[in-house]
Amino acid sequence: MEKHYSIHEVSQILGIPKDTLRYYDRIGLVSPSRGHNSYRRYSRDDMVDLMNIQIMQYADFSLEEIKGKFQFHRMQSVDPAYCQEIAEFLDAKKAEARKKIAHLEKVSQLLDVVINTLKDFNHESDQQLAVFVREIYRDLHNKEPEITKEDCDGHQN
Amino acid sequence: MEKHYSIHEVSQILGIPKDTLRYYDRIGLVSPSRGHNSYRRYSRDDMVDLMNIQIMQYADFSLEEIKGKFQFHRMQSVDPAYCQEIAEFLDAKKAEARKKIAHLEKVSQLLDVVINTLKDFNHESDQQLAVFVREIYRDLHNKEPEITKEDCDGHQN
DNA sequence: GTTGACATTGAAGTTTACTCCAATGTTATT
DNA sequence: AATAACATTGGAGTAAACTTCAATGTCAAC
Repeated sequence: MEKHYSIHEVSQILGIPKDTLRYYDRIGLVSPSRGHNSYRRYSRDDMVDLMNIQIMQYADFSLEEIKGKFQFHRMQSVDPAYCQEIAEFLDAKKAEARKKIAHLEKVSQLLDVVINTLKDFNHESDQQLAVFVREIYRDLHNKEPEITKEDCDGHQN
Repeated sequence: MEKHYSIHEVSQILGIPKDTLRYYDRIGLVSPSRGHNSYRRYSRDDMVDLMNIQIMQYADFSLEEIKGKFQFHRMQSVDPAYCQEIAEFLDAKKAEARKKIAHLEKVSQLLDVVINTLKDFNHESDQQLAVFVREIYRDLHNKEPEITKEDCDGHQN
């Protein structure tokens, strides 16, 4: 006899709002069985699915991606080709994460420089700022800004 | 005689879609003057504003934030109190960026472990994975998962 | 003066992951 | 049987930053 959980219990245990659980059911992500009434009855497997979803969301997967790529948990056998495909997908995801990190590092540094410039304005920080802004422009569309721009942060007075 | 730019030129030079420029105008972010016809004429200052917006968007500011906090570029004098306020705001932004980086670092590591587990399954990688998942759960709601869960990534067969 | 390529506007649509609502059904308790 | 506290459903609303559309106006060239 497998234990089943009500929507209320699942919500409590996993910290997922009931409306969200119903939403997941509606989009076919996790569709539990129903009781003699029409109440949802979540199996242990459903719980595991939901936990996997939480982890994958933490790892920045969209629900679409989760739905598409990760239905293999109820597979009978492990297909090596499919595993390969998944591995590649995860690799791409990781590269994406790395790119975002690099971006955020630059943002963090930029903010630092701006904060310094704001705290006490001097040539050094201003110079640094200009360098940074130029670099960001390169990131933005692989070309330098066209019009003169001795000022990109509000200190023109 | 200041040079003015048409919406087409601005779009070309800064790489911002024309519709987006119209949108910015509508929400009062950058509202250029108009010609004898009703065509938009972007001044050099408008261009600088737009470039600042690009930089701020790169730095993860919402348009709302940009609109609210960064209207000081046409200020006459520099108010030190206001500067202070901005500096604090930027500090918060930076802290946010740092938090996101920490998160993404964990994601990157998690993906690494999953990829390894997928490539060749062994006890070591599985163990590692379990540890990771537990850590993520702690992040997620400061408590461990309640039901047994020897499997959080799809290798249960 | 007509064609084509621009410009204008208000309004509606897109995306993602929920979140809320109202009407109604079910269960447990009094 | 009435009431409270659950559950169900379809459908609509939310957020942000655009994007698309349709109807119309303007301008340069032929």
